[in-house]
Amino acid sequence: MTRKFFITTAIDYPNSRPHIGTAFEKIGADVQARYRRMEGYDVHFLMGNDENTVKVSRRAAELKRDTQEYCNDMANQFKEVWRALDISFDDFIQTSEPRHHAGCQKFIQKVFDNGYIYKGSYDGLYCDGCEGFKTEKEVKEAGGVCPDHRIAPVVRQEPCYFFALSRFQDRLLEYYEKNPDFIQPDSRRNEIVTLVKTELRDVNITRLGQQWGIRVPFDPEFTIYVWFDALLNYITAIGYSAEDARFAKWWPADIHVIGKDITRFHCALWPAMCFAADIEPPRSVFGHGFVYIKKDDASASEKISKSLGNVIEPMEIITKFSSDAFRYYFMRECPFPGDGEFSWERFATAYNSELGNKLGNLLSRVTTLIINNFASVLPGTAGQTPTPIAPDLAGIVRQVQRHMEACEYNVALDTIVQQILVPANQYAEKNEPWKLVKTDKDATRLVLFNLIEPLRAAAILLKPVLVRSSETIYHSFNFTQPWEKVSYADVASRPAQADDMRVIAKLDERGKVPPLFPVIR
RNA sequence: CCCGGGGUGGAGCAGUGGUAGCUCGCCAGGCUCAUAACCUGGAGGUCGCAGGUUCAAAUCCUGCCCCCGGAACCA
Repeated sequence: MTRKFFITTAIDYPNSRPHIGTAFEKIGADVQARYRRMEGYDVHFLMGNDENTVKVSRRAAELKRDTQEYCNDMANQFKEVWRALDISFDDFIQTSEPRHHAGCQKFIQKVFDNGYIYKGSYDGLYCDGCEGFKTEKEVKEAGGVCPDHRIAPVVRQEPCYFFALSRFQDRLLEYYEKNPDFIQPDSRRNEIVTLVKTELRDVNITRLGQQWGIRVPFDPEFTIYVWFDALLNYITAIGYSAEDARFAKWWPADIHVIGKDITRFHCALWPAMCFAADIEPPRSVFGHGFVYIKKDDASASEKISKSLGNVIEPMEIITKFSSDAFRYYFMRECPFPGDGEFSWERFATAYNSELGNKLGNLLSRVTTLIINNFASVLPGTAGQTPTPIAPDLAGIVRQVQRHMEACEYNVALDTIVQQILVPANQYAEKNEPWKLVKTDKDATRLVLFNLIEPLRAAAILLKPVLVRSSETIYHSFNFTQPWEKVSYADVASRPAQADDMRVIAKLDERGKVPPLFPVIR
């Protein structure tokens, strides 16, 4: 029986284009989704945009555009970037869609009927320019005024509905206790546990007098506010209250991949909402770190922000290099559970050293030796199995799997490079097939046969990250198993070669395999 | 003040009780099949500080110092 795996990312506000920070999250989730598919899981990978916000309708108004049309346009732009990055999402939800609206209304009605929503009033700092409340922090950071309009906000009281979050304290703590893997990485657990123990307050979940947004079914003057709307995308997308079989198949989510800053909403508010509506809470939440920009000429790294002018468009890296190079850099150099940095200098170093010199160059030297000395075919290797170069291949695969499943991609990649690629280059150096071929062609044949094996292993292990080039490597040879079917288990237990091993890659004008990752100068 | 995370050779990262490891950079050699790539050797760290537990601590405990982050339309 195949196991299902439902994975989601945070939904993004479409009031600006995606940057490398948002891309980091999608890549990390995509690697997990692709890995699980290889491992035989039935995967459903959900992404989307969060459109029911004042900012979005205001932005559309600024551009003199219809809000819905603006949202659709932005959603297309986001999807275009994600596709260029080879993000393999199965569904992309826009929270302005009818399926989301209908599901939200059913959900909030259910929670209301269950008695967890009550009417009260909200005091806050209101800006007339924004026609909305500002957070204390926003106002404080701007020096006591609205950061957008530079005018002092006034204290305003407004009726609203509260969600009785505080009533779920015990159930939440019990859930954390019984599900130690619910909050990931472990380093985020304490923070949430102490938060829930000490600071759990009821939350305002409605807004008054907004045109854009989802109506509260039991009081249509109000719209559903903030997280109570956004979080529900995870269930409305899979048919909550509309397609029961589909919902039952995928829920609960196996992992919500989100930024560390919104861990609390996903680990406290969201499971409480699930309890309140009588559905299961998600199985786990992974709060990843942030990517900071390091200027090539400065020592300090800074937060990505438009005002600092340091936004790097994902498309810039993709078109200059490749989506594989983009994916590899972030997965290799930025620990997913922690924070990372981007600089063009670091990008070039990581790319050249590992992708170009260790992996790409290995493919080049091995294929050239076979092409030049054996006319591309290693005779008599049909029915044979190569002698492994790495002493404990099965152990290495287990290590990589452990790290992949914990979203420790940087460590997984380090293991692949150190345990597979480095030993392969060492093996080549030790056996010197370019010399050996002059005295013992038969022995050379076996050395080269063995040298292809680490390329096969690396291609399979790197498949979730290097979507395209791993396939290029694999299809440079006539391996017996079809690429679409390979799994991590196939790395250590390899079927015998069906036909004589040969290089089947398309050659360039030099008669060689084209460089996989041309070195950056 | 309080809460959370972190401090490992020049830079970036592994490493949760048993001779401190990897990448980049630097120095010296080898090789020449390969994308001027690859391989070998070397310099460079009292693992933030001070105590404690232990036969044994980067790793466990206590205190302190420093950096980052800290609620609500911010990945």
